[in-house]
Amino acid sequence: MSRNSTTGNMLDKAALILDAYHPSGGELRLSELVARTGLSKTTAFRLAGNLVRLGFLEHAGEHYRLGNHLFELGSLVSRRLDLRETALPFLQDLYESTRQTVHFGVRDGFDVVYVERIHGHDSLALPSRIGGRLPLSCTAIGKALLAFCKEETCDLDTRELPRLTPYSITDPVALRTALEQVQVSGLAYEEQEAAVGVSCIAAPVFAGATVVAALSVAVRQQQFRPAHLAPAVRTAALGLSRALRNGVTSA
Amino acid sequence: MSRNSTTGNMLDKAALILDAYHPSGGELRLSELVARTGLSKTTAFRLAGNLVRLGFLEHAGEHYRLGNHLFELGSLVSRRLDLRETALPFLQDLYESTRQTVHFGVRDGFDVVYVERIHGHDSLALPSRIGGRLPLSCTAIGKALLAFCKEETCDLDTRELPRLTPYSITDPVALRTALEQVQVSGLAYEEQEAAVGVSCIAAPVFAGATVVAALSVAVRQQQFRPAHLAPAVRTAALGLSRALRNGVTSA
DNA sequence: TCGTGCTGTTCCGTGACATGGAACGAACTT
DNA sequence: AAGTTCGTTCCATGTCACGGAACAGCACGA
Repeated sequence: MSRNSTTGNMLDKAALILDAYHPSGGELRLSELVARTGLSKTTAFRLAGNLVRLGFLEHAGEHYRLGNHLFELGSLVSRRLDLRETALPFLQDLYESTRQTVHFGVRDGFDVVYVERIHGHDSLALPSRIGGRLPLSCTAIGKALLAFCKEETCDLDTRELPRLTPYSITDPVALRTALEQVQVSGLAYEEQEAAVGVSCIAAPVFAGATVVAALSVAVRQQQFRPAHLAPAVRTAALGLSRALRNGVTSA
Repeated sequence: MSRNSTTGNMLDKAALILDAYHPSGGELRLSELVARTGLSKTTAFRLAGNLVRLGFLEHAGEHYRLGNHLFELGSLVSRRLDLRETALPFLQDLYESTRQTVHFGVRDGFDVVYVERIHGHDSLALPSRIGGRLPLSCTAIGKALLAFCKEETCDLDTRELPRLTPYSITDPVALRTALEQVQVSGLAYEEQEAAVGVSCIAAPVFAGATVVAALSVAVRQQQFRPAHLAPAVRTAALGLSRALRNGVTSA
């Protein structure tokens, strides 16, 4: 018996293998899978074989990589699908009027998950990535989502606020007052709180009365002119919110 | 014993559940899952519970939907990740210069899988979708991929060519000659072969000497002016190919 | 107020099958 | 040649996934 606390069933082990890829993509050898998952060599081998057969993994020579099927399934996640489709034109508008990196994300737990991210040739060195997640408190999008979440699912005071840069807000009261300013202005700001040298301005996106997402523009700190960006961000968010209200919002 | 030919193991059944969502996303009730998968009610219930616990499924009231975790994993599929990131700026350029729907796809088997698709407010009614797949023979991107696949993994003659519209090419020899024209011109065309009223022009993207993807522009049939679009498509593809050659191609 | 049909859920005995240790072959370093 | 470390195969053991049956909640209509 490997002293793994809860050994779990076959599915759990398969998920362990898939989650071994979290760090930064790439490819993994069988032995690396064994090391990261704690599974026995035999089990990892058999499970990986099964995952390959199902298309969740691909077996390239000595290496395993995440498979096509995952990409296809991931693209079907319903809320994301509809949201992205209707949001894209507005994000394009925003990009064209600012020519800066544009983000679009939704909330999941106490993170923002990025659904879309468009940029030109001069992409910033950002920790954000489509499908990636960052703490709500460290991003403009996160603040926009937090400030307008009606239900009090925001027990911020009980949580330890993470720190990504020296500028990250870690004091709950400081965050509270920042959120109040977001509520009155309808815009959320973030200055080097997620990555040094990068600042953001974000606006919430509503479907009816509830926030479902937020969009933002990220620029280099030295070029950060909120007054220049604010109108474009606001109009994009409003336009998208209107489209969502009129559109066929199934759920 | 359910007369299911190969009963399969637990993983297969989990994959059955996930694949039940293929058609057009949305949400499914437990009974619908049972109907689509052929699993017993008990098994489906237990597996769905496991999948929910792992984040592959979400349980919203009476319904199950594909979960966040799938989206995140799908975004990690390595080749897609790098490819999309470097391709995006060039796709943006292409969109801005044409203001038409831009597609970006890779090959998988005898389908093209769409990695990116950007458009403005006037989106066409297209069967393409990010993460979705269409037959190679019915799309401009597919022809571009086929024409330059060096290895003879293209046993076109043995395959039945699918038909999406009355204009789809179903004759292997007709396809052959079309592909030869693609090889000499470096551009692939498609007129209403995937969707009535829509035509495309595509160009292959190379990493070194092998095609890795293709990009295209889709326009309404009545506006289809290949000569207008060709230069933009070609330059985008060449620029991206150059970026891929220079870029940090890990694998 | 009962039926009747549909749901989603729990329980449990049984046996198929996932499991991990051991052994094997290959490739590579010492 | 002896030592790695890798991927792969084999097999006896016992766990755990299985599905039938029974239960529970709900919406019907009689």
